[in-house]
Amino acid sequence: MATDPLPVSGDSLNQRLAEKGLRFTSQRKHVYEVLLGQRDHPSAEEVFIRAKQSKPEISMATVYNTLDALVKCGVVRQVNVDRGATLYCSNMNEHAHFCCDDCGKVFDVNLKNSPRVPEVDVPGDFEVRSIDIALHGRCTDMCEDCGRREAYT
Amino acid sequence: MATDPLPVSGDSLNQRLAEKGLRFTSQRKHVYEVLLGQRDHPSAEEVFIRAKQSKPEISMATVYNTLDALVKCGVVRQVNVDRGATLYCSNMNEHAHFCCDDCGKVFDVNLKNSPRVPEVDVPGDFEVRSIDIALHGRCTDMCEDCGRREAYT
DNA sequence: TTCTTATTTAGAATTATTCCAAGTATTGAC
DNA sequence: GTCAATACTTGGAATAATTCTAAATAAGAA
Repeated sequence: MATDPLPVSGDSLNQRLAEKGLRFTSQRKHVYEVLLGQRDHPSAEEVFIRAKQSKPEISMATVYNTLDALVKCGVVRQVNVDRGATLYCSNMNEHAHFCCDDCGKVFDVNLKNSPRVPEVDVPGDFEVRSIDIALHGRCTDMCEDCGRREAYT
Repeated sequence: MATDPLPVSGDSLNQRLAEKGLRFTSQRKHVYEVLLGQRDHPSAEEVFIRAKQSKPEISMATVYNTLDALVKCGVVRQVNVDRGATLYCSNMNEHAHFCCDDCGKVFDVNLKNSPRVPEVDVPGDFEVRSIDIALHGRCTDMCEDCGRREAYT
């Protein structure tokens, strides 16, 4: 799936954080840049590993804190597809996630025409803030890892 | 949301398990009945607690194994809404989940008219087996727990 | 009944996430 | 710019969630 033009992380991130009363720190900027630099679906652990490459002193606790901050100010999404670690996605365009039950990989997929987002029947005083759509299945030939894991029967 | 008429767990569960080459055991029957008996969204831990009430010798490992088996044979769904424990849902009708970010509760919500399930643009050789739709927001007045937790800002 | 093999069990091990207390850095006020 | 207030960062400990292990048991086929 095509990703949006990369936002520059400096000013806009600063603003987004400020709107939520969160501070702009070098760690937050760095983690955000790490996420923009490789637009897949890393876990907090994976983000930590990547972030350490150019900022070795960063701590795991900060990665969690930062990911929370980035999610809170709306520049990153959390992706929960199974019992494993939560994943993070820096593509903020409207899209769904396809999770391959064979190889575990997560792919962004576009939603077709209207209504892109399903309409739901919620009680009147429920306030909906976001919708997450996750597909499960298999990615078969697309991915060279497929077939290595126990088949989902 | 209205739940479907309760399936009787004996024969049909036996069949469903057999179709997947899984055995019908007293533990699996019991856990399934526990899930049907209180149709909310318990975690594995909560299922364990409930199951122990009338079957004290059951173990946590069995609860996990059993939940996996029930998911695999299609009588229970996994629900992943946040970083916490995975939840389980015994309502197999087409529906979405609403997760209140204030109180943490999960509610079943119906999808409106057609197409109920969003159409997605997946590569040709992706095989889609299931779709999970999760809404986040707040349930406000509906729920007496709301407001007790830190507000989501 | 007997055999094969999946399942169960308790507990250890691992993985994921949160908490903590002390030091540091950012922000707003002056 | 300086200062104070307080949010953030850090490493490590603590907790929570899930998986693994090896021995005992039970389901299902023959």
